[in-house]
Amino acid sequence: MTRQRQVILEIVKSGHHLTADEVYEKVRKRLPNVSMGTVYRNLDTLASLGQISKLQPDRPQMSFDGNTSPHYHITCMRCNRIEDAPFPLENDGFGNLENALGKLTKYGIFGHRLEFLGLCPDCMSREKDFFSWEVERSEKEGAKDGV
Amino acid sequence: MTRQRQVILEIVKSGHHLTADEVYEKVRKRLPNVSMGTVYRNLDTLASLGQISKLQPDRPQMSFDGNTSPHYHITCMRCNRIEDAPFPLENDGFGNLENALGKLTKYGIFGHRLEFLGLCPDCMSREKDFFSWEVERSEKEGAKDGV
DNA sequence: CTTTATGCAAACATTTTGCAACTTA
DNA sequence: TAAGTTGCAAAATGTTTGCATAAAG
Repeated sequence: MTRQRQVILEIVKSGHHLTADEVYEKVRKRLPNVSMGTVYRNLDTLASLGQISKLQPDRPQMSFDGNTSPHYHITCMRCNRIEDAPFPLENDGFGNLENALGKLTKYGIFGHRLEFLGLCPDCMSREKDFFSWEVERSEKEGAKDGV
Repeated sequence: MTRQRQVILEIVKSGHHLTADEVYEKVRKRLPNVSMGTVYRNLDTLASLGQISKLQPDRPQMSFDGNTSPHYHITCMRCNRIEDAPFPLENDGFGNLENALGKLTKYGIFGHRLEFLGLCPDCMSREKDFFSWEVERSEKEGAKDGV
């Protein structure tokens, strides 16, 4: 456990849902010489140790969450902000689904990921155009994307 | 609607869950001169027309699904294969969750994405090491990653 | 004939890697 | 000292863009 790894861990734990380069910027304020390589290597290491989790939002850019306990996310389709959903897991319901799935598909099931898609309050008020376009579209066709 | 866009659409519609470069390879068999740029541009266009959907699996690589009706996916954590979950949406349950979320967070909610994580039958039998490690880990800590 | 899309190549952004020097236990 | 980690720079990967040409409506 080097100083670098320690600082990276603290930063991910304190600020939720940071991208790799947000972590990098924050680390650099405390350790001005860290390299991007070190940040990536440690984010991977910490994730595989189970000390942080890797999230995959809509863009091809990973985010990291200091909160490793199971919970759901809500992602803003506009600004890609990620927040925790303010309710707990429905344990039994999904447990049953996972069991059923395992039997139906012969997959070994290890978990699930539930993500809500929407617009954050800022984007809702700021971007009327997008909002009304989306409302129209989703009324016409139902919310289908990426499900 | 150009020939290229037509072929790309057909290919995405027929083979489910293809990555951009899988689409590219398949298109090239029919139209040997298409460029990657054209493929990406058309995948984006078709997605925003609602004719295909963009998925975001675990890696920083997009996949595209010809099936735009709402359904869930199961992703292999090892080989990244994506398949449809063999059961339909639980409409009411999630509708209620979405409404509740909207009220609790002031987000505008447009949908959700539910993805199951596991190992496909091939990877289960082929990669015993990973499998036993995962079983151990998930028994100790619960399945937490990426939720 | 106007608009839109194409192919190509270069640019971009993100993530990964090789390697010699340096830390840590 | 042995094992693991760092910083740096280069490479790999995935995606986007500018532009002149070509095709579509």
